[in-house]
Amino acid sequence: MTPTTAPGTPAEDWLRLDRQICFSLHAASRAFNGVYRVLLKDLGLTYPQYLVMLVLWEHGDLPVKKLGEHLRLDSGTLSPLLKRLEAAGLVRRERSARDERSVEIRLTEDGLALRERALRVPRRIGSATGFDLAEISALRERLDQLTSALDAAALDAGALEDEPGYEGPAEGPGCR
Amino acid sequence: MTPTTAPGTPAEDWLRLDRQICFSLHAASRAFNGVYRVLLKDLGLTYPQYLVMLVLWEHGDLPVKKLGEHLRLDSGTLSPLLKRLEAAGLVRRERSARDERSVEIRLTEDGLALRERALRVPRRIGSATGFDLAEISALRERLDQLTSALDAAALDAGALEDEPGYEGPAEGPGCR
DNA sequence: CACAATTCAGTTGTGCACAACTAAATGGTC
DNA sequence: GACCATTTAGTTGTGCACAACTGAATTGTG
Repeated sequence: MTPTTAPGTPAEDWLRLDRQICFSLHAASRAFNGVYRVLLKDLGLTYPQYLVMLVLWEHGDLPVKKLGEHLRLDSGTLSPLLKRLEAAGLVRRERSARDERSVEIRLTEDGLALRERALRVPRRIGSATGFDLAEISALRERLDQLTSALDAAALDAGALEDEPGYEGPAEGPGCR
Repeated sequence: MTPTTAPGTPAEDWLRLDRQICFSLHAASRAFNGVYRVLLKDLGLTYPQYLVMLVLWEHGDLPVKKLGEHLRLDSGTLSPLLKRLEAAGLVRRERSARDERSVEIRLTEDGLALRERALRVPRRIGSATGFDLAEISALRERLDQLTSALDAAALDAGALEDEPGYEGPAEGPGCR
């Protein structure tokens, strides 16, 4: 099923290949999300809310800004999400006294206590993937590498223009 | 930075590991999305709309049902998306004469013509990843494998309960 | 034929991602 | 102290994902 590559792959076939790749990533992301959704229903958390709680459990109270840096999310996503976490009684949002622009996110007792119940989640996730730790780590590194490359390319708009030197991935002998 | 695993990793550390893994996948998915967003702005398509067009270009006209099977998306997602593609003049939605329940999605001339402009996208994506084809293929297979495992686990609710035999990924010698 | 179950698309409601914007607070410079 | 650029959250609007539901068309069964 792996699309083997003839050196002279026509441009049309790249569309099919592209389909394979982006489908895979898109589908994997949603499948992962789906499993977390099932596991987190117990805890009353969505997947992104769980990500926020993981950061807070690990780093303690943080301003929205720092939270966003850890998660690569902006206030447009975090503000309403944090309000929902507050409504659920898991965090408090308090204006910083020193800097009134900043809002400190603090775990409540309930929020801290939830951590105990969350401890069971990672093992179940690991089980659901069917991967062992080495495989998961390898995949993670791969994904981080991909993310870095993509982020760099997105920032540098020129990198997304046609590169004369780039013949498509591995299209000819001696490529890369 | 790879979290090496001592056999007796405490449950707390799994949360950190879990954080690593799900962040990576989440972030990679969004980074990918972001690059496509930049590239597709020219074509006037969002990333999911591009996925729909890829399927139509490859398979020709399809009913919504078939489209959803290819993309693993349901009508709740596809119906509004297809209306937007229709508003953009790229597809037509026509009730099937043979089965009035079914809606056939047909490419318009504009929709078909857009394919020519889309041919440049995959190469730019490949370039942006910095991966060669072999690496991309390997990653794709990995992700498909992951998706299958996760889908299976999500369907079989029992698979997400605690498994006595599952000690966490690769936690001991002779594990899996 | 009648009727129940199924199939299919669409709608509604919730939540997330992100771009673009607003508004308040802060810090630096004159 | 007055002014301006920057920082920080929040808001608004668009689009996607998905669960739950509706309603029409079809199919199977008696």
